[in-house]
This record gives sequence, structure tokens and C-alpha cells, in this order.
Amino acid sequence: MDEIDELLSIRAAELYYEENKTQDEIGQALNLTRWKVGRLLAQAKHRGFIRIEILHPRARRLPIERRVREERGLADAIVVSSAGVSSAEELQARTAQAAADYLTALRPVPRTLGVSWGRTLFEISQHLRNGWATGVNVVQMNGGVSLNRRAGTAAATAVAISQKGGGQATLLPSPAILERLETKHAIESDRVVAGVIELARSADAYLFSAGAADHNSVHVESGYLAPGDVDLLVAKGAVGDVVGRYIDSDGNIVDPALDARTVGLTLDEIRNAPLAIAVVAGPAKHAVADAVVRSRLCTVLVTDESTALHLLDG
Amino acid sequence: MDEIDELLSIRAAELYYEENKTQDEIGQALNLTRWKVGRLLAQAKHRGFIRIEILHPRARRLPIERRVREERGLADAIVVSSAGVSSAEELQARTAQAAADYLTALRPVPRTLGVSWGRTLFEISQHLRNGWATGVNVVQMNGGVSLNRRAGTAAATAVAISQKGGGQATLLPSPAILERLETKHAIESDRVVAGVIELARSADAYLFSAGAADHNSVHVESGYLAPGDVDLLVAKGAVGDVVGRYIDSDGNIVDPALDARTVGLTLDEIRNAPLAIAVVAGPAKHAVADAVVRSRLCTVLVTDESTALHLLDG
DNA sequence: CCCCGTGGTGCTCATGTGAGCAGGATCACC
DNA sequence: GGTGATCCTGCTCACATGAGCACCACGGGG
Repeated sequence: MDEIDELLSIRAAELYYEENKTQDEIGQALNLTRWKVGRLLAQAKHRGFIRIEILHPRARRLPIERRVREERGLADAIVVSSAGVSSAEELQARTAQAAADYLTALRPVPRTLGVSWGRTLFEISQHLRNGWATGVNVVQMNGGVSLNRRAGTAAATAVAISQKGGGQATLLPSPAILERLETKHAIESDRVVAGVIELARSADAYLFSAGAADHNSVHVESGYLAPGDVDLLVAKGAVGDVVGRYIDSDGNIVDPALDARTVGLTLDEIRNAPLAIAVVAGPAKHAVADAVVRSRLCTVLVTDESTALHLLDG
Repeated sequence: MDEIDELLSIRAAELYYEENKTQDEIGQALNLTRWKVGRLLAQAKHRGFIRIEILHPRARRLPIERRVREERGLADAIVVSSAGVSSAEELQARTAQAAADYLTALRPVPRTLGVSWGRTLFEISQHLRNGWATGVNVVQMNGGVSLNRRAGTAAATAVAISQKGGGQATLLPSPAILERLETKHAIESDRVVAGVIELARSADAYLFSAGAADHNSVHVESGYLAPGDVDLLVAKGAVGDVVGRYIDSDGNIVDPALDARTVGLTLDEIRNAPLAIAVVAGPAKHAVADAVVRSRLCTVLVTDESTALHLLDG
């Protein structure tokens, strides 16, 4: 196609998309047959001169979803549009909303849902509507009775999800990470704790997020890890954590000793789940998202557009 | 329309615009009749959820052009799209290109074209193609033999436009602004100068830009005005200049004494022209653009999207 | 309890649009 | 200069879509 046709296709596109003229009218205006106009418009689309965006907080990017699903081998992928997003909070909110929508539409409805906790999960719980399901029981997948002012967030998340879904919440009454291995063994052998973990293992589905390996992590905020600990993990290749377990870009445990002191389901238990929904969004989490998907920690991914595109670059 | 319909319209739009499904297929997917889908899509468009942009350096915004024409009473308006523009230079280039296109397509072809000079005009001259017209003579509208390194730019502009248009250039051999009123009178009574100005008065069309009243002005750069002079003009209400004459937001001369020492066509002579094409783009020139249009200094305006929208706010 | 206005639904029909095809111009190559 | 391949053009036809209309459900008022 030469330059003059390119220009014509732009003129035609202006008249077609901005002025709502018919191809026939455009033909008269530009002295072309209506078929030529049709071809010019097709060219303009094909060459990427026409961008169509759906501007809405609930808008998704289906073509990207499909590519993520196919190229990264996921059972499902939900990619929220970032068109018109002004703040990181809004992106987070959109993603949480999408995750809530996904849960709501999920069939068959899980009877028992294992959940992690954190900012993302809390927000999802807030976006779920009352009655999003009937009789969904929720069980925590990992320890996390917080040590600080945010205490109760983890519990509130699980409780909100279960209550809105007409079911019961089962909390895991244990810290996320224990200081001594013996204590961890001790707590795990507690009948209640062991029972909860057993229940979590039997869940029909898991819903969890992933954290970036940086100083803003919930683990630092909650006091389970010091900023220095995180630096050390990063030095060993950590890109983030899933249910409190830090992984490198291949999804392998970075620090086995630390991992052994972490209470909750193991990554392999999650990997073997038939339905594991990871909700990971935001530029800071590009690397973890990639690790999660690459190491098959999830079967379903809910994320934002830019993270999804990052996954497709690899 | 309630919220559930809004959501449905977004889902429908995704399938329609991103997945290229037919309304019928969408209907099957969402359990709707195909007419309902059509209505939902119409709603989505109507509510502004669908944004269609034409991404191309030559793209124009016809609806904005029309509004500018009608609401500001211009014979014509050319508004270049700023979709996908990364730098101020690119915006400038797009506008210059559009002005060149407009000139090229102009009918009837002007026999004599009066031009001003400056960065914008120079760029337009560069974007014109050889043979854009046959036999267009160009005459300078205002003085401007530059005092500094840029000397010759004004002349080069007029010469390029005329040569590419197969005609002759007539230069106005005079400074833009003289220091003493007597010198100005003297130079204007020079037979050659008077002849050129007379020729300029008789031009079929004028093509000029406008400068912002700031320290980056060509007048400061060329040494006709000191930065302090500009500050003074701004203090008196100046928003910019047209053919070297500084105007306030109503298009009135800000400093009659300075204006009297300025060589070239007067603003009223331009106002009386049947065809006066102003090319004004860039955020810095929003105010001048408004003054130019408000005071009817031009019959045709070539500008960029954001400047045009600024004009429509008033 | 019925009646009528309102808004939404599913339809018919006319129009707009894309796929596919035959003919003809263009150009390289023989 | 002929010949074949290739691309483009203008067309037919089938399909997709929007306008307009009759109908029905709902709800308020008589």
C-alpha cells in the first residue's frame, strides 16, 4: 500500500468512525467506490491505525486473556483493562472486583474454599456481594494472626468471604512464620491447627494472592520479617511470596530453612489442586506473577493488563 | 439503565469490539436476543464507554473541527489529533503538515500568498511538497531580516514556499521592529519597501502563525525585544503576537507605541482579508489562539486538539 | 378492579457491509 | 513484442445491523 492510500484510509476512517458516515457516503466524498472505501477501512484496522478501547472499570481484555491462557497453559485468565486508570489503587480495585466477579460466577460452586490473606484478598472480600454464593465454607491456607495494629485483617477477610457466601469461616490460629523450627512442629501437631490444615488440604478451590519481595510486603509490615531479611531473600533470588513462602523466578523455594518455619499449605499442595486462583496485579508484582504462572502454582490467574503483557513477553 | 445492563453492555462490547463476534453470537453467549445485544452496544457507545481513536500522524478530529467552525464562526478549521503524540516537536510537525496539506488542497489556488515567518511557518515550508501549486507568488507580510544566527530563516521560509509552488518570493527588506518611529516612517517610505507592502496588501490569502508572549518568542531570540520588554507587554495584558504585533486576549494592540514601530501589514488589514489562515498549536499558545479567533484575525484556523478544546471551553 | 400510560421486548424490513470472484491493468521476464 | 503472474478493481451475493413497529408487562390512578 503506498502513501496516498494510507492517507486516504485515514480520511476514510475519520469520516467513518468520527462522523458516522456510511462507506457509500465516504466514497462519494472522496471519489472512491464504496468497495474501495471498505478495503481502505480494513487496511486501516489491520495496520493498527484504529484503536478501540472500552473505558469502564469492569472492562476486560479478552484477546489478552486468550493469549495468556494459551501461551502460558492456564485453565482460565482474567485480565482487567487499565484503560483510563489513574491510580494504583484503582487498578487494585478493578482487579479485586474482577476476582470477586470470577468467584461469583464460578461453577460448580466450591463447597470449601481455601484462602490466603493480605491486602489483595481483603479487597476481594470487600467487593464480593452478599449472597455471592450459598453455603461456601472458607478455610485459611496459611498462618497469619497479625502481630500489629492490622491484627484481625486476615480473620476479617476469611469471615467476610464466608459470611457473604452463606457459610462458615475456619481460621488457622497460628503465626505465619515461627522463629524456631521446634515451635513450628509443636504448633502443627496441635490438634486444632492440624485439623484446620487438613481441612484446607481438602478444599475444592484455593484463592490466593502473591506478594512482591520488597519492604512494603505484608510480612515486613506484620513483623514476621525484618527489611533486612527481605533483602537477603532478594539476594538469593526471591521475587515474591505465595502463602508466605518466598520463591525465585522458577517458583522454587528460596530459603528452605525459612520455609520450614512457615505454617500452612505447601506450594506443592497448591500445585496439585484442581482449581487454584491467583490474583496478582500491579507493576511491582510482574516478576512474582511470572514465577507463579511459570511454576504452575495456579490454574487461574486474575491480573491487570500490563502484568499480563509482561507475562507474554517472556 | 440499571447496573446489570451496564455490565452486560461492557461484556457485549468486549465480545463485539475485541473478539469480533457478531451480535447474534454474543446473544447466544450471554443468553440475550440479538436485538438486545444491539441495544446494549448502542447504549455503551452512547454512554461513552467505547472510545475509538485514529492513531496516525495525519489524523484529524472532524467533530472538533466542526464545533470550532460553528461555535467560533470560522470559515474552516483543521484540528490535528494528538492521540499518541509523545513530544511537543511531533505535535508541531503534525500541525505544520496539516497546514501544508490545507494549502495544497486549497481551491481556488491563490495567485499571491502573504506569509509571516517564524518557527511554525518555516516548518510548514519544509512540509510542503515540490509542486504543491503552480505559480503561487509569495510575499512577506511583516519585517524580519533577523539580527542573529538564525538570519535568513524568514527569507528561506518565503523562498521555499514559493519555489515549491512554482512562483516567486518577494521579501520585505526591513527589520520587524525599529527602535525609533522616524526610522520606521523612513523605511516605509522607501520605494521598494512600500511596493512590497502594497503587494502584500493585495494578496489573495494570508498564512501566518502567532507567537506566545514569553521569553522563547522569536522576537526575543532575534533581538528585537529584550526579555524585560516581553514581561512589560505581559503586564499590560499581552497574550502573544501576530505578524509581530502584540495583542491582548481581545485582540487589541497592547502597546500602540511599539506597534507603530512595527513594520508590515496591520491587524485590521489582515482582518479584512477574505482568506486568512492562522496556524497556532501547542499548550503555550492556547491564549493567543483564543485571542486570534475571538478578534476574527483569521478565517481559517489550523491547530491541535488540545488547543481546539481550549477554544471550545470559553 | 379496570384502564391507560410507560418502558421494554421481539419482530419485520431496509440498509449497510464483508466475502468471494471474474475481468482487466500492470509489470517482469522471456 | 508476447506471455504469464500478480495485483487491483468493481461486482454479486449473503450476511450483519439499525430503524421502526406492534405487542406485552408493569404500575399508578381512577
